[in-house]
Amino acid sequence: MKIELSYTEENYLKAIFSLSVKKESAVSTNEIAQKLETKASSVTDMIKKLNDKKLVDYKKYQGVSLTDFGRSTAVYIVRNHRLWEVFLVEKLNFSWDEVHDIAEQLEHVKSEKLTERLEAFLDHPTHDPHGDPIPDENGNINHESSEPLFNIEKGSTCVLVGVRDSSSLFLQFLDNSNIKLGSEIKVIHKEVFDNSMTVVVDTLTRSLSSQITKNLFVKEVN
Amino acid sequence: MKIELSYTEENYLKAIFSLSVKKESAVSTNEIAQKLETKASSVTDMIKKLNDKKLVDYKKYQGVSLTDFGRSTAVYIVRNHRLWEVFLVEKLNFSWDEVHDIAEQLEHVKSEKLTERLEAFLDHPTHDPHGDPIPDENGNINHESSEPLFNIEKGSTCVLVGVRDSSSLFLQFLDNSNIKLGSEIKVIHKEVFDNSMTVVVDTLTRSLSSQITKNLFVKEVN
DNA sequence: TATTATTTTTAGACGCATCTAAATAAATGT
DNA sequence: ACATTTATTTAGATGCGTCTAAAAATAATA
Ligand SMILES: [Mn+2]
Ligand SMILES: [Mn+2]
Ligand SMILES: [Mn+2]
Ligand SMILES: [Mn+2]
Repeated sequence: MKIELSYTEENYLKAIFSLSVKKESAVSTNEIAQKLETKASSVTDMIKKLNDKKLVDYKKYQGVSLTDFGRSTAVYIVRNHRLWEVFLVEKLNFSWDEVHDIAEQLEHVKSEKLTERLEAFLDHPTHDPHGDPIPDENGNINHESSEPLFNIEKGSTCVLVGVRDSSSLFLQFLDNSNIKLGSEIKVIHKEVFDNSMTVVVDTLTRSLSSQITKNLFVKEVN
Repeated sequence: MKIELSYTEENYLKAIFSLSVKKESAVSTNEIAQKLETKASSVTDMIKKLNDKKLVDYKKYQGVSLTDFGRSTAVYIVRNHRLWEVFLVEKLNFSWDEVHDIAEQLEHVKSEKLTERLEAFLDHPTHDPHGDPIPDENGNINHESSEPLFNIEKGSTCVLVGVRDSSSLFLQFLDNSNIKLGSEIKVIHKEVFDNSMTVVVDTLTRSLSSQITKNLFVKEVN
């Protein structure tokens, strides 16, 4: 099942996909507008078009959800994005805070063969540099259980397995704090007042705001 | 000197650049239209815009030529294109007839750093898989003397250094004929009737039409 | 040189993706 | 339940890149 999609259509699908992951219900016009930094009226126009192309299900005023077709198209783009991020970090020695914007461009290059060759060249990576799983050629995503550091109880120890914010500023902050994927984090205090957390990483004690702990995804260890 | 160019504007610059290489005079509207498979009226509109942006010099009815700025922009895209072609062949094991269309997409990815890192990763290649020189980071192109096999005299021996047609059909024909960059070609007969040529490549004798010999670029050896 | 043919430009339209402003529907609060 | 706020859609416009048809300029030819 092939179809010619514009760069823009692909970005809408990707946005709807990522907004759908967290929620079960339909995605709202405004959510999409915010994510894509555009206006709600533009979103309405586009989702009508995507609806005509059977990529989304849309009822006026009822929000939008991906069809199976739309979902698999979105996943294919996500696959490209994450493979290119791995390439940039592993082969071209970019740091993890530099690759997202370039991958936003590369993900739209259309060639099935390119994707498969790239994946093989990279030795079939399972995760991108930010800990996000890379969908396989059939669109299956290996969802592993992880939760925001925000949820971890005082006294527990966990391992950082993903970051849910690819902005340079956030990632550079983590670099400067010596926090990386695989780091062991022990929660030693939770401040009720502002929900900040005191943790120990690499023998160093740090205080992390809730904005940060909500974007760090961890697995508990015993 | 930076400027935001659309995909389309870049393709026009590249087309004008490649048409300018052979000729000294200005490039005509129709030539560009033919190269880009579009209409002359569309070309007129676009070259007006490029003229406004100081990328080309344009006088009504007098054709168009690149400014220094336009030329360096075009060369930068050509550099990207050829580096990506090398990547696809050398690293992802594509054959030389598969890479042009993918590189047409990749060449538009905007990141100076990506270009430089890619070049280093590829060990600073000097030529792309079709024998075309790769401009360096300053836009300098190493023009080597070569001429179409068509011009070579009977009895001379030469080496294939470039192909001036990146179509799959042509390149696959060469593959099937065991003709590749570096192949030694000895001219043993030139047919006056249809300008075809009889040559020896790899101990095998072959007849090549003028359409072929005009697209094979060689260097004579003694 | 005058006539014809070709090339190039202009005029006017269209589809895409976007916007602002206005209208309408849905959600919220008293 | 009614009024108000918020979310969503529609109406109408713009810029980009394209097209066809017609006009204008240039080139070719008789
Ligand atoms: Mn990313
Ligand atoms: Mn990522
Ligand atoms: Mn090419
Ligand atoms: Mn090439």
